[in-house]
Amino acid sequence: MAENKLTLNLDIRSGLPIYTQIVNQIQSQLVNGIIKPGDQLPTVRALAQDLRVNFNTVARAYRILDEARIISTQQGRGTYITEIPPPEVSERLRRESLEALTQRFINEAFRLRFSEKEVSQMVRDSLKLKKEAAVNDDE
Amino acid sequence: MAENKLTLNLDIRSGLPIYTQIVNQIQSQLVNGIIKPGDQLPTVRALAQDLRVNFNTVARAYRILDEARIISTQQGRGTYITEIPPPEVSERLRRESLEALTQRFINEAFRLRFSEKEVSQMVRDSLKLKKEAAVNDDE
DNA sequence: CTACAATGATACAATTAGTACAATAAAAGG
DNA sequence: CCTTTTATTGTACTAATTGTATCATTGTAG
Repeated sequence: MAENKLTLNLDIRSGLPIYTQIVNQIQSQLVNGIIKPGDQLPTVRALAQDLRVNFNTVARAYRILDEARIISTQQGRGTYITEIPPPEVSERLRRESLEALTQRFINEAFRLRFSEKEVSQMVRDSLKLKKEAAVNDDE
Repeated sequence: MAENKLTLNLDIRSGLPIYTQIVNQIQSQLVNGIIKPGDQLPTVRALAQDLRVNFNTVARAYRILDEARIISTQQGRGTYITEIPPPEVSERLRRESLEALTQRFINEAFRLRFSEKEVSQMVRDSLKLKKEAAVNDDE
């Protein structure tokens, strides 16, 4: 199987900082399906060497993508694509993806022998906490 | 009697180190009775091969569980679950493990921009379905 | 000239992998 | 039986890989 090497094209004349170009191009390759959730991105050093830039520049791009929850960077392990933040997908697809996520969660909870009551109560509590935290963040 | 093979699910994108995921999942399965005191865990090498990780990673997880007195590792013999932890400790661990599972689920759902309402509704629906399915299984 | 943003250099920390070893159990030989 | 050998299992130490943090340098707008 051919390893899909990430190919980015930097443009000096664009006037955009390198790290911004990296962010943009990874994002667009993601929405175009060239790279997919679960894929591992090149290491900061590998991509830096490929692009002939300092690896801190790549790290900066990765950090931005990480903060946007688009990728997950893990010290000592690497960086991975998470999932496409649902753009304007159909309502049906949206629902199906939530359904799949929820069923995975519930199956796991039941496998661990938690009761229906425990699960629903914990979901209520956690949502409540989450909402309160969100309110505090807005202040 | 089918040998109760330990089943762990690693998630690359969770951001948690592999050894931590192993620790958490063994702990969950213990407090929920899927594995019991006295049970022998897979050898570090067997579990490592199963999970496709280096055996030192499993060994690290086992060492953490050993230090927490949850398991007993014995060079040349194997690894065994120790005695039942006191009920109140067990109950606390049980709750914590459900809480962690639920928060991972909710964080992921929110990251995908689902609303609190959508999440709680879907959990209700899925639990309802699950219950009905369980009733049918009992017949 | 000054200030600030971008990039580079260097040192660091976390995770996982590689290798050799020690303890125990099981098998083999007598 | 008892001893020796071999296999199995966890341990210790080290190395390699990866991202992070901090500060220095550069270049450019104001």
